[in-house]
Amino acid sequence: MEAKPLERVFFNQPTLELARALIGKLLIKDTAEGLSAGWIVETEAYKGPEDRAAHSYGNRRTKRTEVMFGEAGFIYTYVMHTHCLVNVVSGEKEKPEAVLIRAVEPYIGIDLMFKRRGANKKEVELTNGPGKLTKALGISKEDYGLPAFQPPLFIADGREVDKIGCGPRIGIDNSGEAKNYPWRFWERDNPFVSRK
DNA sequence: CAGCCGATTAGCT
DNA sequence: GCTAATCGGCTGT
Repeated sequence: MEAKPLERVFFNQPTLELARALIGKLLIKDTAEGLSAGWIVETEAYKGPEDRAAHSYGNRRTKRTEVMFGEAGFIYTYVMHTHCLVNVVSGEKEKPEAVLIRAVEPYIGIDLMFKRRGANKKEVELTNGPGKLTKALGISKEDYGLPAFQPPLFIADGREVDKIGCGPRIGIDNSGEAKNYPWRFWERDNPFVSRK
């Protein structure tokens, strides 16, 4: 595997641009079980204080959101019910913004993904959702606060994607006006995107 | 495909 | 203690 992490400065761009720029990049996780990676095909931007859908809405600063107040390029994991979701922190220090990784396309360690997700699954079911991809790649709350520009969990340069769709985010129905903001990005016609 | 429910964690009262 | 939460799997029409 010759993929090298992106430069840290890559993360120093406005959240919406970063969310778009992450489409087509590689998300890589190295674990004791082996290496696995997938192309990022779907993201969502969460823009802190003024975004009711964000955990950091109104500058809510808690143990959980603390990492978002730090510098860009770090991992924010969040556990809900039986699942774990992964975000990349963006925005400057003291600006609690982040980009949620909603779906990836399996690339490396696909056998390992089947092992983690269940061998009877279809390939498209491995990573076509935020809770699914974390399980497939072995990402957990243990990864909270890790840098995303060095192993064991990092983002590497990927492929060119010019067909990028944009629309409202998913799963935030009780967020007032914020639910309509077109802050979700995806690779058009990619079967691993969680919803059409 | 709508609908139910699982079972974890942080945050608030 | 209580409740909501960036969800997923299974079941039954």
